[in-house]
Amino acid sequence: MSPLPSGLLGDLDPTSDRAVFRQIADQLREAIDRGRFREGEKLPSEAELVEHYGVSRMTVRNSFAVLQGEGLVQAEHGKGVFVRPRPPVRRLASDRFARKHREQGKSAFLVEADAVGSHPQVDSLEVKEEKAGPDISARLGSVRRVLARRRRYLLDGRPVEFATSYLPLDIARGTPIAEPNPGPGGIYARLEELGHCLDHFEEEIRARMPSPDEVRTLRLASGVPVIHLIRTAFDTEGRAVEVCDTVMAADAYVLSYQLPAT
Amino acid sequence: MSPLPSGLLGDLDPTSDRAVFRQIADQLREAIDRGRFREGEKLPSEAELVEHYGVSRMTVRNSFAVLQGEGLVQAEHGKGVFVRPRPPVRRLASDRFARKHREQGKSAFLVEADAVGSHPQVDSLEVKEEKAGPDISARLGSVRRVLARRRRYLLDGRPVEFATSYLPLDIARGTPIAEPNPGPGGIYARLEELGHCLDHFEEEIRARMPSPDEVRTLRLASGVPVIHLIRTAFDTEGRAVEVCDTVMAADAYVLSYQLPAT
DNA sequence: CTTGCCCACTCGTCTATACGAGTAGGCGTG
DNA sequence: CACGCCTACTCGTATAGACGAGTGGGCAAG
Repeated sequence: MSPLPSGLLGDLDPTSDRAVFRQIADQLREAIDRGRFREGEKLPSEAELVEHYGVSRMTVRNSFAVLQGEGLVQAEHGKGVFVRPRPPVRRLASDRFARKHREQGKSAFLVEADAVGSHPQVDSLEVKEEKAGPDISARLGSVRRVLARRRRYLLDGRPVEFATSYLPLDIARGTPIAEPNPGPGGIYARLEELGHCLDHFEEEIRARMPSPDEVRTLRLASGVPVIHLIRTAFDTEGRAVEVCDTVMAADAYVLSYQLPAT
Repeated sequence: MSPLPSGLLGDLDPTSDRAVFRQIADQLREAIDRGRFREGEKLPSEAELVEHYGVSRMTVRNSFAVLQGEGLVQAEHGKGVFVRPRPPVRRLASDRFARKHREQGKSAFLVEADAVGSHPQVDSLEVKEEKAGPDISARLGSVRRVLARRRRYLLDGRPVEFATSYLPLDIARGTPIAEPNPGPGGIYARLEELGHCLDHFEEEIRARMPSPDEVRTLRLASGVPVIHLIRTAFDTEGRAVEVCDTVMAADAYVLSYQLPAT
């Protein structure tokens, strides 16, 4: 095993009270920030760093764990540890549900993906009636059972978003909304056709670390949080006609909103 | 050391191909989810789990590391590992910059905190002229130098948000905006007094893991992401008059927006 | 009673070792 | 040439042991 190029990484400061694995993590982080290791590039292997710093393997692994927790690097079994590439981001504009887009007939997700030249995909569609949880029930105005539409969105094969729409049964049952494919313009177009004229949406946004389930569904690397968005659609009578619960891979999204100053 | 109450945690499945430390993490996670360990409560110590499962200490520590990465628990040196308490959240409504609030004269942050009975605090205020970075410069329309206002917000002593406002020098220099305390209603009120009638705001939202710097400034527990919000204020002439770059502890916030359906 | 020390218990850091398992490339066999 | 095996290198998992450092309670000295 050839030694590391000198100058690439510094030495440890034995007098420092900063833990050795933190010092190593600091040096690697700085090297990444300075571009000495580029996106997708392989970092020195554990064995090389053990050699370079004269520490034990667990110490090196601890420093990698720090960087993984920060979402900076990701390990690939059998290959090495790589600088995590910044994936292309999806920008969600606040007018994405404007009627003008709906009237064009294509789903917002597909239109947008085509626009940036990505290959969009929707899978694991499930449409069924079920009991509403307390939160959903409260948002929809104390309904007991709801129609739930679950689907996962992928961009160029990568899962980026997992969403569930909940609708009161008295609105959705027996309509195209209860079909796997609700038709052009999506369920908002159908709602308007059914006489529920949409007035406005409310969106609640949180960010947190994913559950193990979400890690699996969205194939998330460690150190990647999720954005949890809960949207409620209101008709012109002030009734909540839909709640959409969305979990997004945070590294794939930038949300954008316009607020009036008045 | 007394053994763990039986039934609290299960046994390992040696035939499973799931790693032992993951099995332990799974059991602890489930116990937390089921409420067997409540918020703020202490989990069994490493030594107790070593005893209970008959594994080495590193294995137990690995399982704790998993849960810490998920933001579920946090370790306190010398005391134990505790279920992370969910801190009270600040809700940011999309009308928080509406003129009607501004005209009441108090800063949005202070009003809101008082309303929920928290003790608000603003510290580490820095106001200075500096060179604009490329991103800020682009958002403000190619200005070279800007006035930067940095401050940190605390709720009941806990830092929750760190924000920097950038304003073009031709707008801010020599005005109350360049003072540490810009006066009632904040800088948006001053901007309007100076003839820059505000028209709308644009907000961009991202979520990611914090840098070590942000961990220090916001005193973040491990496994807590940050929400990164960049707001641009536009006047009625369409000019960007301010950019505000905000980093928030994600576990302290819910953002809320209203979107028109038209 | 108060002070200060000590000790037991907690997690934090580090070493050394072992084996398992995924990857990729070389090399020999067919 | 094509296939499959072998091997070297990678990270993943687990053990065992050592010492450091923060916390809090008990206990003894003052």
